[in-house]
Amino acid sequence: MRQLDPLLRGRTVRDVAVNRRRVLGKTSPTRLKLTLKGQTFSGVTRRGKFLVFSFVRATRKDPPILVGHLGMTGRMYLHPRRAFLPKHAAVVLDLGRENFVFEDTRYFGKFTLDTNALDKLGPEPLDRTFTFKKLAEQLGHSKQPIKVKLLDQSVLAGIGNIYASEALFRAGISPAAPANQLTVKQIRALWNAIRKVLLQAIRFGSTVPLKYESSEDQRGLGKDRKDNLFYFGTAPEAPDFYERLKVYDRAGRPCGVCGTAIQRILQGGRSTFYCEKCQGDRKLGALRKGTNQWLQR
DNA sequence: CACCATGTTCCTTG
DNA sequence: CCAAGGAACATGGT
Repeated sequence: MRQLDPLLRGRTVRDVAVNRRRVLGKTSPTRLKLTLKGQTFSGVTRRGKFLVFSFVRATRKDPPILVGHLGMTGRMYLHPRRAFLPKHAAVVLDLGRENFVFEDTRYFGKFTLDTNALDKLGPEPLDRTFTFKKLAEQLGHSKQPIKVKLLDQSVLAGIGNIYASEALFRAGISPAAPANQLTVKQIRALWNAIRKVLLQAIRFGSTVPLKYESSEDQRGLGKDRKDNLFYFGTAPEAPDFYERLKVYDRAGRPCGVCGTAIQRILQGGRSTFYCEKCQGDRKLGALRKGTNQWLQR
């Protein structure tokens, strides 16, 4: 959002090319073209993991809202119009000198006028109204493992598989702990950890130059241009963030706090990484039942 | 060849 | 009706 907003603000869509229908969801290619052609971007905002593109009000009619999602492999960036398009350019907006490209290798992403998905999202963890009591309320009485719960976008919007593990590590909570058995203290720690992890990630993502349209390897999905937003933050541009991910994808490597080997387990078909000492499974036995007292009055 | 991957949605089972 | 679990989507890296 922060990278795209200044790039798109004020730019006008001259034409629309849809190369992969699938990413449009319920919106037809024709309708996307007809709707977007001639529209001028007024800004980019965000809800959970969805990007929300707004347009300038030019007539009495309400301008459209365009909703984007990067899925696992999506990227959005400006690209010189004369340059080769990437292999998996799902949708391309002609903005004149440049194209706005939605590239998505696996086509799991979305680029659609259908705003339905936004309504199913839970609260924004960084919103002022998101208190730790709200978090307790959202976790409810579910006995699902807390890690699985954190990935549920209707419980809380925006946490993905990486930051679920990271937040639990920082909170010192076992990923296997049933959501309804967290103590008030643990929920407060988790609330803090979630916000800290997300704020740091946003700071990082706002700082690192993405260089998606870099001239050297513009056609090439070269490895180096990929993914410095994730993993170990070794991007030389942001030395402060070296090793900012403490557990994700670090199975077998020593925990930065206690030196114990980081574990990898599967939960709901997805990898979870954690330190069994710092987030001790042992503690699980000590947890009392129904300690989510915010729900018990 | 096997297995893994930053996400969501749909289907089945209980 | 709901919760939980798994497959599907599609491509590429190791």
